[in-house]
Amino acid sequence: MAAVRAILGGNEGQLSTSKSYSIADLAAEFRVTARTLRHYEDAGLISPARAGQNRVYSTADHARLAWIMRGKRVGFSLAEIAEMLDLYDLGDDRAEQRRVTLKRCRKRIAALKAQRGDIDLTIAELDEFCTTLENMGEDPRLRHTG
Amino acid sequence: MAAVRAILGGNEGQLSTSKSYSIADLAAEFRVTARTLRHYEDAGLISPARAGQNRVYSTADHARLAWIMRGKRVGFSLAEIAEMLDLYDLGDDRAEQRRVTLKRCRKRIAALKAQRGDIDLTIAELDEFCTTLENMGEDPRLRHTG
DNA sequence: GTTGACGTTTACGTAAACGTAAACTAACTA
DNA sequence: TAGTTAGTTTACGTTTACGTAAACGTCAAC
Repeated sequence: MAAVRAILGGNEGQLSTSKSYSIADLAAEFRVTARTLRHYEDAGLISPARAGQNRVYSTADHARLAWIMRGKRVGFSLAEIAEMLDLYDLGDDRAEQRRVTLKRCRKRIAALKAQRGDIDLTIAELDEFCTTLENMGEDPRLRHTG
Repeated sequence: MAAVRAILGGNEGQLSTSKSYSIADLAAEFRVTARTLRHYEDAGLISPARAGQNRVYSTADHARLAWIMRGKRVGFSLAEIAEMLDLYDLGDDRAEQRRVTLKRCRKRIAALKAQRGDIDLTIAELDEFCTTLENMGEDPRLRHTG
C-alpha cells in the first residue's frame, strides 16, 4: 500500500508531488496487470527505481505511464509510443538534433490529425446509420438494402 | 486487368456503378498485399464473388474495403471492424434486434469520441512541445528538464 | 508447347503484446 | 515458526495480422 510506503519513506504529511507507487498501485489505477507494466519496462518505456529488488514508481513514472496508456487508446504500438517519448527525452539536445526532433514531432501531429479525420468520418457514418435505424421504427418502408 | 474483365463481362461503356476488380486491382489501390485481402476474407470481412476459382470484387466490396481500411487507420482490430460491419448488415432486422444494434452503434460512437478526445490531447501536448523546441533555438535558457 | 503473368490453396513462420505457470524471496501476521 | 501477501525472474504459451514459400491451375503470347 502507498500509505505504508509513504510512512516508511518518511514523506507522511508532505502533500508533495514526490509520491511513490508500487507496481500494484499503478496496475490498479491504470487497469492493467503487473505483467503489462513489466513488459513496458522490458520494452524500454519506463524505468522505475528499485527498493532492493522491488520496483518503485515515481510521479514522473506515473505521468509517463499516463502518456503510454493514452497512446495505446489512440492505437499506437509500443514502439511508436517509445519513439514519441524519446522526442521528449531528446528535447534538450544540440541544435541539429533538435531540428530532427521537431520534424518528427510535426509529422506525428499531422498523422494524428489525419487519424482524427478518419474518426470524424466514421462517427458521421455511424451517426447517419443510427438515424436510419431510428426512422425504421416509425416508418417500416425505410428498410435499407445492400 | 479491370479493362479486360469489363469487356469480357460485357459492361464496356456502361459508366455504370457495377464495375468489378481483381484482387490485384484492390491490392494496388488500397496499398495492401493480395494476402491481406484473402486474410480479410478468411476473417469474414468480405466475400467477393468468384469467376471459376478467381475472386471478383464488386463496387460494394470496394466500398466495404474502404470502410475496413479506415477502421484499421483508426486503430480497430479486424474483429471490431467485423462487428461494426455487422451492424450495417443486421440493420434491417426485427424491432428488438434493431434496438440492440442501435445501442451498440451508439456505444461505438461514444468510444470514437473518447478516442478523438485522446487524440486532441496528444496533439495539444505535441504542439506545445514543438513550440518549446522552436523557442529553444532562440533562447538557450529554455532548455527543458524532466 | 512452353514461358509468363496472374490467380489459387495449404501451411508453416513471425512480430507484437501480453497471459500464465513455476519457482523463489522478503516482509509482515497469527 | 509457519503461513499469508506482495513482489521477483525465467520462460513457454497465445492471439492477432499478416508474411512467405510451395505446389499447382489458366490463359494469352511467343
